Amino acid sequence: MPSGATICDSVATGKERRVLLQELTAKGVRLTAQRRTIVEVIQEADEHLDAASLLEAARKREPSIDRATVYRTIELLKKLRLVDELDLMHLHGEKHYYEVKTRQDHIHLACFQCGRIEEYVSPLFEQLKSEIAKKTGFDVRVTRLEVGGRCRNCSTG
Amino acid sequence: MPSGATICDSVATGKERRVLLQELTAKGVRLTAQRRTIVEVIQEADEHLDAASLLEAARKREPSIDRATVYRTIELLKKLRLVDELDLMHLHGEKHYYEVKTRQDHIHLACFQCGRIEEYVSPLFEQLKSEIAKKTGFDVRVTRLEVGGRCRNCSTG
DNA sequence: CGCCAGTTGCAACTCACTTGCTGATTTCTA
DNA sequence: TAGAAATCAGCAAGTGAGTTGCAACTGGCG
Repeated sequence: MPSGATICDSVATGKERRVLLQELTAKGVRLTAQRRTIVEVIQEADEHLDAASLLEAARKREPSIDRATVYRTIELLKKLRLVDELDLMHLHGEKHYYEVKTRQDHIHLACFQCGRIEEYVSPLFEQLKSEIAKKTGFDVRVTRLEVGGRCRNCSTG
Repeated sequence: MPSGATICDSVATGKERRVLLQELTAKGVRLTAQRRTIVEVIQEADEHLDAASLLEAARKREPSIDRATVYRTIELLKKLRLVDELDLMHLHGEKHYYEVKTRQDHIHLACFQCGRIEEYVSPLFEQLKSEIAKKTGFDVRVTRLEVGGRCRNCSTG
Protein backbone atom coordinates (compact mmCIF):
# COMPACT_ATOMS: atom_id res chain seq x y z
CA MET A 1 0.00 0.00 0.00
CA PRO A 2 1.37 3.42 -0.92
CA SER A 3 2.21 5.53 2.10
CA GLY A 4 -0.41 8.10 2.97
CA ALA A 5 -3.22 6.27 1.17
CA THR A 6 -6.59 6.64 2.81
CA ILE A 7 -8.70 3.55 2.95
CA CYS A 8 -11.92 2.25 4.42
CA ASP A 9 -13.75 -1.04 5.02
CA SER A 10 -12.33 -4.24 6.40
CA VAL A 11 -8.57 -4.34 6.31
CA ALA A 12 -8.55 -8.14 6.44
CA THR A 13 -9.88 -8.70 2.93
CA GLY A 14 -7.57 -6.48 0.97
CA LYS A 15 -10.67 -4.94 -0.54
CA GLU A 16 -10.60 -1.59 1.27
CA ARG A 17 -11.18 1.19 -1.23
CA ARG A 18 -9.21 4.36 -1.44
CA VAL A 19 -11.09 7.52 -0.51
CA LEU A 20 -10.93 9.45 -3.74
CA LEU A 21 -11.89 12.95 -2.61
CA GLN A 22 -9.31 12.92 0.17
CA GLU A 23 -6.62 11.70 -2.17
CA LEU A 24 -7.44 14.28 -4.81
CA THR A 25 -7.27 17.09 -2.25
CA ALA A 26 -4.00 15.72 -0.92
CA LYS A 27 -2.55 15.73 -4.40
CA GLY A 28 -3.62 19.31 -4.97
CA VAL A 29 -6.00 18.51 -7.79
CA ARG A 30 -8.45 21.25 -8.61
CA LEU A 31 -11.87 20.27 -7.31
CA THR A 32 -14.76 21.39 -9.45
CA ALA A 33 -18.39 20.63 -8.69
CA GLN A 34 -18.42 18.19 -11.61
CA ARG A 35 -15.38 16.27 -10.44
CA ARG A 36 -16.82 16.06 -6.95
CA THR A 37 -20.03 14.59 -8.30
CA ILE A 38 -18.35 12.08 -10.61
CA VAL A 39 -15.99 10.98 -7.88
CA GLU A 40 -18.86 10.55 -5.42
CA VAL A 41 -20.72 8.35 -7.88
CA ILE A 42 -17.70 6.12 -8.46
CA GLN A 43 -16.96 5.97 -4.76
CA GLU A 44 -20.48 4.95 -3.79
CA ALA A 45 -21.04 2.51 -6.67
CA ASP A 46 -21.60 -1.07 -5.63
CA GLU A 47 -21.23 -2.52 -9.11
CA HIS A 48 -18.92 -2.01 -12.05
CA LEU A 49 -19.71 1.25 -13.80
CA ASP A 50 -19.19 1.99 -17.45
CA ALA A 51 -18.79 5.56 -18.68
CA ALA A 52 -22.41 5.85 -19.82
CA SER A 53 -23.86 4.64 -16.51
CA LEU A 54 -21.49 6.91 -14.67
CA LEU A 55 -22.67 9.85 -16.75
CA GLU A 56 -26.31 8.97 -16.16
CA ALA A 57 -25.82 8.63 -12.40
CA ALA A 58 -23.84 11.86 -12.21
CA ARG A 59 -26.51 13.76 -14.16
CA LYS A 60 -29.10 12.82 -11.56
CA ARG A 61 -27.17 14.99 -9.12
CA GLU A 62 -25.77 17.58 -11.51
CA PRO A 63 -27.84 17.58 -14.72
CA SER A 64 -25.49 19.71 -16.79
CA ILE A 65 -22.54 17.35 -16.64
CA ASP A 66 -21.26 16.42 -20.07
CA ARG A 67 -19.96 13.16 -21.45
CA ALA A 68 -16.61 14.76 -22.23
CA THR A 69 -16.16 15.74 -18.60
CA VAL A 70 -16.83 12.21 -17.48
CA TYR A 71 -14.21 10.83 -19.87
CA ARG A 72 -11.71 13.51 -18.88
CA THR A 73 -12.25 12.82 -15.19
CA ILE A 74 -11.86 9.08 -15.69
CA GLU A 75 -8.60 9.76 -17.52
CA LEU A 76 -7.42 11.88 -14.60
CA LEU A 77 -8.30 9.21 -12.04
CA LYS A 78 -6.56 6.54 -14.10
CA LYS A 79 -3.40 8.61 -14.37
CA LEU A 80 -3.40 9.18 -10.62
CA ARG A 81 -3.92 5.45 -10.20
CA LEU A 82 -7.03 5.92 -8.11
CA VAL A 83 -9.25 3.81 -10.32
CA ASP A 84 -8.75 0.69 -12.40
CA GLU A 85 -10.11 0.15 -15.86
CA LEU A 86 -11.68 -3.20 -16.71
CA ASP A 87 -12.97 -4.88 -19.85
CA LEU A 88 -14.80 -7.70 -18.10
CA MET A 89 -13.92 -9.88 -21.07
CA HIS A 90 -16.04 -7.67 -23.36
CA LEU A 91 -19.12 -9.57 -22.26
CA HIS A 92 -21.27 -6.58 -23.17
CA GLY A 93 -19.45 -4.94 -26.06
CA GLU A 94 -16.33 -2.89 -26.15
CA LYS A 95 -16.99 -0.46 -23.34
CA HIS A 96 -14.84 -0.14 -20.25
CA TYR A 97 -15.73 -0.37 -16.60
CA TYR A 98 -14.22 1.49 -13.71
CA GLU A 99 -13.73 0.77 -10.04
CA VAL A 100 -11.93 2.39 -7.16
CA LYS A 101 -8.55 0.79 -6.61
CA THR A 102 -8.45 -1.54 -3.65
CA ARG A 103 -5.45 -2.28 -1.49
CA GLN A 104 -4.93 -5.64 -3.11
CA ASP A 105 -5.55 -6.12 -6.82
CA HIS A 106 -8.30 -8.57 -7.52
CA ILE A 107 -9.07 -10.87 -10.37
CA HIS A 108 -12.30 -10.63 -12.34
CA LEU A 109 -14.02 -13.82 -13.40
CA ALA A 110 -16.61 -13.34 -16.13
CA CYS A 111 -19.14 -16.06 -16.89
CA PHE A 112 -19.79 -16.28 -20.63
CA GLN A 113 -23.13 -17.95 -19.97
CA CYS A 114 -24.89 -15.99 -17.21
CA GLY A 115 -22.78 -12.84 -17.46
CA ARG A 116 -22.08 -12.69 -13.75
CA ILE A 117 -18.81 -11.15 -12.59
CA GLU A 118 -17.01 -12.69 -9.64
CA GLU A 119 -14.06 -11.16 -7.87
CA TYR A 120 -11.19 -13.16 -6.49
CA VAL A 121 -8.23 -12.15 -4.35
CA SER A 122 -5.21 -14.38 -3.98
CA PRO A 123 -1.82 -14.14 -2.30
CA LEU A 124 -0.57 -16.18 -5.22
CA PHE A 125 -1.40 -13.26 -7.50
CA GLU A 126 0.60 -10.89 -5.29
CA GLN A 127 3.45 -13.39 -5.39
CA LEU A 128 3.26 -13.58 -9.18
CA LYS A 129 3.47 -9.80 -9.46
CA SER A 130 6.56 -9.74 -7.26
CA GLU A 131 8.11 -12.48 -9.32
CA ILE A 132 7.49 -10.53 -12.52
CA ALA A 133 9.07 -7.42 -11.07
CA LYS A 134 12.07 -9.32 -9.79
CA LYS A 135 12.72 -11.45 -12.85
CA THR A 136 12.09 -8.86 -15.55
CA GLY A 137 13.14 -5.67 -13.81
CA PHE A 138 9.74 -4.26 -14.69
CA ASP A 139 8.33 -1.50 -12.49
CA VAL A 140 4.78 -2.85 -12.25
CA ARG A 141 2.24 -0.01 -12.08
CA VAL A 142 -1.05 -1.50 -13.18
CA THR A 143 -2.19 -5.08 -13.60
CA ARG A 144 -5.30 -6.51 -15.10
CA LEU A 145 -6.16 -10.17 -14.82
CA GLU A 146 -9.43 -11.21 -16.34
CA VAL A 147 -10.70 -14.73 -16.66
CA GLY A 148 -13.50 -15.88 -18.94
CA GLY A 149 -15.34 -19.16 -18.70
CA ARG A 150 -18.29 -20.62 -16.89
CA CYS A 151 -19.13 -20.08 -13.27
CA ARG A 152 -19.86 -22.94 -10.91
CA ASN A 153 -23.61 -22.72 -11.52
CA CYS A 154 -23.37 -22.65 -15.28
CA SER A 155 -20.79 -25.42 -15.65
CA THR A 156 -22.56 -28.13 -13.63
CA GLY A 157 -24.53 -30.71 -15.60
CA MET B 1 -2.83 -29.03 -23.52
CA PRO B 2 -6.02 -30.15 -25.23
CA SER B 3 -5.74 -33.62 -26.71
CA GLY B 4 -5.12 -33.65 -30.43
CA ALA B 5 -3.71 -30.14 -30.54
CA THR B 6 -1.02 -29.66 -33.15
CA ILE B 7 1.94 -27.60 -32.11
CA CYS B 8 5.32 -26.47 -33.29
CA ASP B 9 8.51 -24.84 -31.95
CA SER B 10 10.37 -25.77 -28.80
CA VAL B 11 8.27 -27.74 -26.36
CA ALA B 12 10.43 -26.64 -23.45
CA THR B 13 9.27 -23.03 -23.38
CA GLY B 14 5.54 -23.52 -23.41
CA LYS B 15 5.45 -21.14 -26.36
CA GLU B 16 4.70 -23.67 -29.11
CA ARG B 17 1.93 -22.34 -31.30
CA ARG B 18 -1.02 -24.28 -32.50
CA VAL B 19 -1.12 -24.95 -36.24
CA LEU B 20 -4.29 -23.18 -37.25
CA LEU B 21 -4.95 -24.63 -40.69
CA GLN B 22 -4.65 -28.17 -39.41
CA GLU B 23 -6.95 -27.48 -36.50
CA LEU B 24 -9.54 -25.83 -38.70
CA THR B 25 -9.55 -28.78 -41.09
CA ALA B 26 -9.79 -31.19 -38.19
CA LYS B 27 -12.82 -29.32 -36.88
CA GLY B 28 -14.50 -29.44 -40.28
CA VAL B 29 -14.50 -25.67 -40.75
CA ARG B 30 -15.09 -24.58 -44.34
CA LEU B 31 -11.82 -23.34 -45.77
CA THR B 32 -12.21 -20.48 -48.18
CA ALA B 33 -9.31 -18.77 -49.92
CA GLN B 34 -9.83 -15.75 -47.68
CA ARG B 35 -9.73 -17.74 -44.46
CA ARG B 36 -6.62 -19.55 -45.61
CA THR B 37 -4.89 -16.25 -46.30
CA ILE B 38 -5.91 -14.62 -43.03
CA VAL B 39 -4.90 -17.68 -41.04
CA GLU B 40 -1.53 -17.83 -42.82
CA VAL B 41 -0.84 -14.21 -41.94
CA ILE B 42 -1.67 -14.73 -38.28
CA GLN B 43 0.33 -17.93 -38.15
CA GLU B 44 3.44 -16.40 -39.68
CA ALA B 45 3.29 -13.10 -37.80
CA ASP B 46 6.20 -12.43 -35.52
CA GLU B 47 4.61 -9.48 -33.74
CA HIS B 48 1.21 -8.70 -32.32
CA LEU B 49 -1.23 -7.96 -35.11
CA ASP B 50 -4.23 -5.70 -34.90
CA ALA B 51 -7.17 -6.11 -37.26
CA ALA B 52 -6.04 -3.32 -39.58
CA SER B 53 -2.49 -4.68 -39.98
CA LEU B 54 -3.90 -8.12 -40.48
CA LEU B 55 -6.16 -6.80 -43.23
CA GLU B 56 -3.28 -4.98 -44.89
CA ALA B 57 -1.01 -8.02 -44.80
CA ALA B 58 -3.76 -10.30 -46.08
CA ARG B 59 -4.54 -7.92 -48.96
CA LYS B 60 -0.96 -8.18 -50.17
CA ARG B 61 -1.69 -11.82 -50.96
CA GLU B 62 -5.37 -11.59 -51.79
CA PRO B 63 -6.23 -7.98 -52.67
CA SER B 64 -10.00 -8.33 -52.60
CA ILE B 65 -10.24 -9.34 -48.94
CA ASP B 66 -12.57 -7.11 -46.98
CA ARG B 67 -12.41 -5.72 -43.48
CA ALA B 68 -15.63 -7.50 -42.55
CA THR B 69 -14.15 -10.86 -43.51
CA VAL B 70 -11.14 -10.23 -41.33
CA TYR B 71 -13.35 -9.42 -38.34
CA ARG B 72 -15.59 -12.41 -39.00
CA THR B 73 -12.59 -14.72 -39.25
CA ILE B 74 -11.08 -13.36 -36.04
CA GLU B 75 -14.40 -13.98 -34.32
CA LEU B 76 -14.37 -17.57 -35.59
CA LEU B 77 -10.83 -18.18 -34.38
CA LYS B 78 -11.63 -16.71 -30.98
CA LYS B 79 -14.68 -18.91 -30.58
CA LEU B 80 -12.64 -21.99 -31.49
CA ARG B 81 -10.04 -20.82 -28.97
CA LEU B 82 -7.27 -20.85 -31.54
CA VAL B 83 -6.27 -17.24 -31.02
CA ASP B 84 -6.13 -14.93 -28.01
CA GLU B 85 -7.26 -11.33 -28.02
CA LEU B 86 -5.07 -8.75 -26.31
CA ASP B 87 -5.41 -5.08 -25.43
CA LEU B 88 -1.73 -4.51 -24.61
CA MET B 89 -2.88 -1.98 -22.01
CA HIS B 90 -4.36 0.24 -24.73
CA LEU B 91 -0.90 1.68 -25.34
CA HIS B 92 -1.94 2.60 -28.88
CA GLY B 93 -5.66 3.29 -28.64
CA GLU B 94 -8.57 0.98 -28.25
CA LYS B 95 -7.80 -1.60 -30.90
CA HIS B 96 -7.23 -5.26 -30.19
CA TYR B 97 -4.32 -7.50 -31.04
CA TYR B 98 -4.37 -11.17 -31.89
CA GLU B 99 -1.94 -14.01 -31.47
CA VAL B 100 -2.02 -17.74 -31.97
CA LYS B 101 -2.67 -19.52 -28.70
CA THR B 102 0.41 -21.09 -27.21
CA ARG B 103 0.53 -24.18 -25.03
CA GLN B 104 1.07 -22.11 -21.90
CA ASP B 105 -0.66 -18.78 -21.45
CA HIS B 106 1.78 -15.94 -21.20
CA ILE B 107 1.68 -12.58 -19.55
CA HIS B 108 2.10 -9.37 -21.51
CA LEU B 109 4.14 -6.56 -19.99
CA ALA B 110 3.62 -3.19 -21.63
CA CYS B 111 6.05 -0.34 -21.03
CA PHE B 112 4.19 2.97 -20.80
CA GLN B 113 7.37 4.83 -21.69
CA CYS B 114 8.99 3.05 -24.65
CA GLY B 115 5.94 1.05 -25.70
CA ARG B 116 7.77 -2.23 -25.86
CA ILE B 117 5.84 -5.43 -25.12
CA GLU B 118 7.53 -8.18 -23.19
CA GLU B 119 6.17 -11.67 -22.75
CA TYR B 120 6.54 -13.66 -19.59
CA VAL B 121 5.70 -17.26 -18.78
CA SER B 122 5.48 -18.47 -15.21
CA PRO B 123 4.53 -21.71 -13.48
CA LEU B 124 3.12 -19.48 -10.76
CA PHE B 125 0.54 -18.23 -13.25
CA GLU B 126 -0.47 -21.78 -14.09
CA GLN B 127 -0.75 -22.47 -10.39
CA LEU B 128 -2.91 -19.37 -9.89
CA LYS B 129 -5.27 -20.50 -12.64
CA SER B 130 -5.63 -23.92 -11.02
CA GLU B 131 -6.28 -22.30 -7.69
CA ILE B 132 -9.00 -20.12 -9.18
CA ALA B 133 -10.69 -23.12 -10.79
CA LYS B 134 -10.50 -25.14 -7.60
CA LYS B 135 -11.60 -22.44 -5.17
CA THR B 136 -14.38 -20.86 -7.21
CA GLY B 137 -15.61 -23.81 -9.24
CA PHE B 138 -15.07 -21.72 -12.35
CA ASP B 139 -14.42 -23.54 -15.63
CA VAL B 140 -11.58 -21.32 -16.84
CA ARG B 141 -11.63 -20.98 -20.64
CA VAL B 142 -9.67 -17.82 -21.41
CA THR B 143 -7.34 -15.72 -19.31
CA ARG B 144 -5.77 -12.39 -19.97
CA LEU B 145 -3.10 -10.98 -17.70
CA GLU B 146 -1.66 -7.67 -18.76
CA VAL B 147 0.79 -5.58 -16.80
CA GLY B 148 1.54 -1.92 -17.38
CA GLY B 149 4.52 -0.03 -16.03
CA ARG B 150 8.09 0.68 -16.98
CA CYS B 151 10.51 -1.83 -18.39
CA ARG B 152 13.98 -2.32 -16.93
CA ASN B 153 15.56 0.15 -19.37
CA CYS B 154 13.03 2.90 -18.80
CA SER B 155 12.89 2.66 -15.02
CA THR B 156 16.60 2.99 -14.31
CA GLY B 157 17.87 6.40 -13.27
C1' DC C 1 -20.86 -31.52 -61.89
C1' DG C 2 -24.76 -29.26 -59.80
C1' DC C 3 -26.71 -27.73 -55.60
C1' DC C 4 -27.15 -24.95 -51.48
C1' DA C 5 -25.74 -23.73 -46.78
C1' DG C 6 -22.50 -21.00 -45.54
C1' DT C 7 -19.38 -17.22 -46.87
C1' DT C 8 -17.94 -12.87 -49.04
C1' DG C 9 -17.73 -7.85 -50.46
C1' DC C 10 -19.88 -3.75 -50.16
C1' DA C 11 -21.63 0.24 -48.05
C1' DA C 12 -24.02 2.15 -44.58
C1' DC C 13 -24.26 2.13 -39.78
C1' DT C 14 -23.34 1.93 -34.59
C1' DC C 15 -21.00 2.90 -30.60
C1' DA C 16 -17.46 4.41 -27.54
C1' DC C 17 -14.64 7.81 -27.14
C1' DT C 18 -11.96 12.39 -28.50
C1' DT C 19 -11.07 17.10 -29.75
C1' DG C 20 -11.14 22.22 -30.75
C1' DC C 21 -13.01 25.98 -29.18
C1' DT C 22 -15.09 29.49 -26.15
C1' DG C 23 -16.83 30.91 -22.05
C1' DA C 24 -16.89 29.74 -17.02
C1' DT C 25 -14.60 28.44 -12.50
C1' DT C 26 -11.15 27.67 -9.25
C1' DT C 27 -7.38 28.96 -6.81
C1' DC C 28 -3.42 31.87 -6.17
C1' DT C 29 -1.56 36.51 -5.13
C1' DA C 30 -1.69 40.86 -3.31
C1' DT D 1 -11.63 39.99 -0.85
C1' DA D 2 -10.55 41.52 -5.74
C1' DG D 3 -8.40 40.43 -9.72
C1' DA D 4 -5.49 37.63 -12.62
C1' DA D 5 -3.77 33.36 -14.36
C1' DA D 6 -4.45 28.90 -15.08
C1' DT D 7 -7.31 25.31 -15.59
C1' DC D 8 -11.70 23.28 -16.56
C1' DA D 9 -16.50 22.48 -18.56
C1' DG D 10 -19.94 22.27 -22.18
C1' DC D 11 -20.95 21.96 -26.81
C1' DA D 12 -20.90 19.95 -31.17
C1' DA D 13 -18.51 17.94 -34.65
C1' DG D 14 -15.27 14.36 -35.55
C1' DT D 15 -12.67 9.81 -35.29
C1' DG D 16 -11.84 5.08 -35.54
C1' DA D 17 -12.79 0.37 -34.53
C1' DG D 18 -15.92 -2.82 -35.26
C1' DT D 19 -20.85 -4.52 -37.07
C1' DT D 20 -24.69 -5.54 -40.09
C1' DG D 21 -28.07 -6.34 -43.98
C1' DC D 22 -28.06 -7.90 -48.28
C1' DA D 23 -27.18 -9.73 -52.90
C1' DA D 24 -23.75 -12.37 -55.21
C1' DC D 25 -20.61 -16.10 -54.88
C1' DT D 26 -18.36 -20.72 -53.70
C1' DG D 27 -16.51 -24.93 -51.18
C1' DG D 28 -17.40 -29.37 -50.72
C1' DC D 29 -20.93 -32.91 -50.45
C1' DG D 30 -24.01 -35.91 -52.95
